Amino acid sequence: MIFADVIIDISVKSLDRAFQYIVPADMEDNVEIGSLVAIPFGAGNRILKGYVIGLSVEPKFDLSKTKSIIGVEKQGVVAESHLLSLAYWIKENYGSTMNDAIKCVMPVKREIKEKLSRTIYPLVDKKEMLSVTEELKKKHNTARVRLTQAFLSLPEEEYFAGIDYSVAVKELKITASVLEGLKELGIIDISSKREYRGIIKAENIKSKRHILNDEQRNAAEGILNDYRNGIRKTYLLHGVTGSGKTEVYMDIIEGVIGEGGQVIVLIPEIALTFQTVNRFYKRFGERISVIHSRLSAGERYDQYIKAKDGGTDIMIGPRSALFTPFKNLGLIVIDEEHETSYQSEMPPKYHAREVAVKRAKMLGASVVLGSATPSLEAYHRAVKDEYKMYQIKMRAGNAVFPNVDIVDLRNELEKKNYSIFSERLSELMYEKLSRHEQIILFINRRGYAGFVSCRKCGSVIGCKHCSVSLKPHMVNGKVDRLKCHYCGYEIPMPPKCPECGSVYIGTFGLGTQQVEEMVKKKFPQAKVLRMDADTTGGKQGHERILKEFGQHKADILIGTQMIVKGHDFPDVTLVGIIAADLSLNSGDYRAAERTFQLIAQAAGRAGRGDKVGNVVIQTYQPEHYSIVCAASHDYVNFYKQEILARQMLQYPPISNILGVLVLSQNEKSAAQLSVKVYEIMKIYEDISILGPTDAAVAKTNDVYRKMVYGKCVDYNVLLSAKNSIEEFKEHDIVYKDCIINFEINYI
DNA sequence: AGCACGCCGACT
DNA sequence: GTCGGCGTGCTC
Repeated sequence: MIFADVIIDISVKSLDRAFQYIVPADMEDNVEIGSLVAIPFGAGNRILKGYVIGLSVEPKFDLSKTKSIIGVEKQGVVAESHLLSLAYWIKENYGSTMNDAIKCVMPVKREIKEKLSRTIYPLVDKKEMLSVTEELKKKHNTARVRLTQAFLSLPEEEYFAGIDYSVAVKELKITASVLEGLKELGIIDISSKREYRGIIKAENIKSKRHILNDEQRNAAEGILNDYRNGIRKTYLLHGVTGSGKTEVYMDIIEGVIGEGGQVIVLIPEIALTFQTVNRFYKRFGERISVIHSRLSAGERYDQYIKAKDGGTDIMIGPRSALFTPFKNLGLIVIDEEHETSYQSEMPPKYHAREVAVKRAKMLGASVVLGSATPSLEAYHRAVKDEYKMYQIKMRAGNAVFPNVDIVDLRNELEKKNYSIFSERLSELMYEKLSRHEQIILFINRRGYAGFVSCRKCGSVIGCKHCSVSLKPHMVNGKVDRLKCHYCGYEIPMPPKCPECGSVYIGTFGLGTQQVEEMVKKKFPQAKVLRMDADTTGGKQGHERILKEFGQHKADILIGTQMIVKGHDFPDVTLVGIIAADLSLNSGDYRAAERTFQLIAQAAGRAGRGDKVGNVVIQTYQPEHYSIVCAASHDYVNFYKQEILARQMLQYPPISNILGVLVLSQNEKSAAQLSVKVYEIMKIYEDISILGPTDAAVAKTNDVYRKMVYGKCVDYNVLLSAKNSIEEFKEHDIVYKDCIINFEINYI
């Protein structure tokens, strides 16, 4: 008799262990390690899903009580067994349940029946499409000609992304039978929406290899030589913005594939655009698979199957692509390694960088981390020689670094300039506009949109349900309503102060909306685009705006972080950072790091083409090292100063940190439980504790938030503390109305 | 007695 | 997470 150790699909600590089940004789061929099985569970024998993590012939439990597996998911992804070990490592290191960790490493087909909007993809390249069109013209088949011409009119980067089926039918007036005809001729393919999918004969459009410059070649060859010599390592590719890191990745990838290895390329979700992916397509063609957020669960699953069956050598995608079940993984590339999206926000709250290094070690693969502004964690490891570092200090091609002005806003105030544009910034804006060059104005903080306060009594209009100020929303240049960005609560702009009745109330600070209004007032001739959560319907809207700006349909783009990520706008010659120190005062230990990264990345947007660019950094703290270093592209100096600060305060990457967030509708019990958390932490002598205090946002949606931080060099001590706190909470009856969330951050 | 309710503990 | 067991307390 064969027994299977099964993890039940319930994410509760007390059930997070293997249960042994009998594998019925007729299923012995189908049940494997990694199989998804149906099993009866509990007194009611309700049928649950479970993952097989082990097989044996030894019963470990009273045989008379051992139940049998009911069914096996036949075409389920059977994970490589190392993925299960990886899941175990994730569970141990991030303190999640095994169930969550397994679900994370094994993407499972979910039975979601989605409405599939269909898209028509060309199966031939543009040249061939042109000859098809000519042929059809001779045959007088007008509808078919119309469709092929529609394809030809698409810009290169959209050509293979296809044409929407309903657009073809409605706007081009092409009937289904005409489409069928083209499909039979092998000119088009019609299928459910799958972006980046259509490139079938991609070798026809393969781009020429870029010739690498000395620094690029040194990095690529160094890493590849190691690889060919059987050396596996983690590399940090530290290349300034615009240094052509992607070209380096591609050379390494080509070499690794040549050696029979497979490659995972992680790209932050926000930078995973057609442009980005297309660069890889042009080089590697159909050997590439792409996973991105707009794929359905089923499509994503198909990509994994394809990878598992050897139909793909390169998988490109966000964090989750890390778990692609390649049989012969040789390399993991993490682009923009410092991006916060590599940290999972849902349990298991893993960091892709750390898990990548772990997975690579398990499989004998290498890891290449790339960034212009590395995380302190990665750079620290490189300094300690745990990672091998390659640096690229020159920009690729003809591009040169922009000229940077740091403007002290206090001087502007003295000059009685109360506008948001310093003299230098407006002077440059006029200049660039007159030359028909583009401008990016960057607001250095997400969600920052000012507030309304009373000049007489000083009170700020806040949200009823959250401890934050309400954000002004403008209509036609006037503040119309006040909204809460946490819970959505909104009120009309009051005519006078709700506290003291004074009419002298006004808006302070500024959001993208306010900046837009002011730009329109000061530069009425300029066409302005604004990009933030309000203007756009999610990611599609963002891409649309970025595309329009890229096509020079506007002169000025205003936005927050999202506009500085990975987009190349060759016509942009001026980047204005409206208030660079906004992100410095967020009170979190990464504030300086984030500020440096944002400014350096934003500044890196200027002057990417042949023209020389300008950057204007406006700030009240012109001497702050994160701003000075970002302005001079001096990462190393920034690192030196920041690591000192981290050392002094024992923050990562010097020490680990565990944040415990206590949530409750009842402020008193939240406070009491946070004291309890503090007391549990105190048992561990090596932990130094901050708090308990109110969280940065002390209340959201009428839920109170209390915070306790523990710092400790030994990560395992923090893990034990976390487990003790969880255990206490599980057996506790007093604080039933509270929820505890953990932030664990390790080096 | 009969039942509703809530707390435990068990779950292979 | 969910079920059943069991103790408590209340019914009219």
